[in-house]
Amino acid sequence: MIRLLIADDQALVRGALAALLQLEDDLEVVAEVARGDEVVDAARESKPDVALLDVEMPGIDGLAAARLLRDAVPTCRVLMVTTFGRPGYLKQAMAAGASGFVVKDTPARQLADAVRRVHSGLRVVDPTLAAESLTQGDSPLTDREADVLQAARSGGTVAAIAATLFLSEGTVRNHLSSAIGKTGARTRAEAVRVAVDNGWLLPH
Amino acid sequence: MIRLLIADDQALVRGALAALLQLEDDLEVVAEVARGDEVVDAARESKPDVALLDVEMPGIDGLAAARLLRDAVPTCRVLMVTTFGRPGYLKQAMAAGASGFVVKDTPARQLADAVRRVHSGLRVVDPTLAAESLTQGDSPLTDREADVLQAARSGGTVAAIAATLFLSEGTVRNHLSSAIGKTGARTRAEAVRVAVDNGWLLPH
DNA sequence: AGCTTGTCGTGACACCTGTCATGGTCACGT
DNA sequence: ACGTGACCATGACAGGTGTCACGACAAGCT
Repeated sequence: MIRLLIADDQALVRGALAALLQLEDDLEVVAEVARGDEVVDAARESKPDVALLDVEMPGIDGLAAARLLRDAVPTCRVLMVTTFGRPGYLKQAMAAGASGFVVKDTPARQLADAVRRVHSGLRVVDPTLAAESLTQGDSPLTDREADVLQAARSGGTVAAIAATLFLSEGTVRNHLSSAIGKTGARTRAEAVRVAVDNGWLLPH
Repeated sequence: MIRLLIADDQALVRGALAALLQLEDDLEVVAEVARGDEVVDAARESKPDVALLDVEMPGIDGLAAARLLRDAVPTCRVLMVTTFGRPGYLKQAMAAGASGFVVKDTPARQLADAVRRVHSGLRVVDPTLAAESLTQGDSPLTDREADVLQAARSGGTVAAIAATLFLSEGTVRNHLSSAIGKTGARTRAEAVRVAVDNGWLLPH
C-alpha cells in the first residue's frame, strides 16, 4: 500500500485527484492540503510514501515545499504535478529534490504509474518537457537580473523597482537592459513574458 | 440520470473530475473533450443534459464554446468551471448563456449539487465572485481600448501595436493613455495587469 | 437640430526608457 | 597575483512613452 499526500490549492482538483487515485488498489490517500506551508506538517503527521505537489500554491510554492519536505521527511519522495510545463520549473524541481515531474495534461492512467515508479525509487519526467529543458539550457539571467525582472512584473516604473529593491535607478536600468538583451526581447514587458514562459522567474 | 459533458484541456483534471462525478448515483459522464472547438460536435452526438466547461482551452475558449453550444444544443445547460475567479468572466459567461459559474477552488461536494441545480433550471453562481462582480461593475474600457490593451499584452512597442491594428501610432498612444487612466495604472504594463485581473480582456 | 460619446488623427512637450561608456568593489578559480 | 565575472553606480544620449490640446467624423439620444 503506497501512502499519498496531495497538495493542490484548487479544492475541486485536489478532491478529484484523490478520488481518482483512491480507485487504485495499491494507493491510499492519507493527507490532503491546500497550501504549500501545510505540506511539511501534514507529512510529519501522516508519514506518506509519496507527495504530489502542485507548483503554484498559496503560502509557499511547491518548489520550496519540496525542499523543506526533503529535509523534514527524507523517506517521502516528491512528485511534482503542475499545470504549466515551464522547462525551468523542471530544473528547479529536480534541484529541490523532487523525484518526478509531470504536467496535468498527461493521460490519467499514467499518473498512477508515475506514483508507483517514484515510490520504487525511479525518476519520472515528462518526456517532451525533458527535451525542451535540454535544448534550452539554464536560465541566462543572473540572480539580480531575475530579481529586477520579477519586480518589473507588476508593471511599475523604474523608480518603483529601484525603491523596492533598494537600488539606484541607473542600476535597475542596467539590469533590465541586460535582461532584455539576453531574452532577445525589445521591451521590459516582453522580457518578462519570455522569462515567465521559460520558467526563469519564480512562480507567482 | 443526468448526462454530463466535461471539457477541460488538462487531461488529469478532466479524468479526475469525471471519476469524481461518476461516483454519484444520479450522474453519468457521457463525453469528455480537451478542446473548445470539440464541444459542439461532442454535444450533438452524446446529447448531454449539462456541460461543464473550462474557460481556458485551446481552439476556442469556454465562453465562445458556451455561445455556440447554446445555439446548437439548446437543451443542454452550461456550467462554467474555471480556475481563475475573474469577475469579468462571470459576466461574459452569463451573457454567453451559461447557467452557472463556479471556481475550481470550491469544495468537491458542492460540484455535484451545482450540477443538479443547473439541471433543474436554477442558476448557480459562486457567492464571493457574485459580490465582487456587483461592487466592481462592468468594464470601463471601450471596445477599441480593450483591443489596444490586448495587443499590448505581448509587450511590443507602440509601433508594433499600431501595425497589427492598422492604426496610427498617435491613436494607439491615445487609446493606451485613456485605458491607463481608467484602470488607475501608471504604465501600460500595469494597465494590462489590472484589466486581465478583472477579466476585462479575453482569456489567452 | 443640438448634444454626447466613441473613434481616429495630428502635433507638441515633458518625462521615462533602453543603451552605452566608464569605473569601482567583491568573490571566485587559476 | 591575476583574470574573470557578477554587482553597483554615475552620467549622457537617442528614442520611446504618456499626456494634452485640438480637430473631424459617425452614431445614438433628447
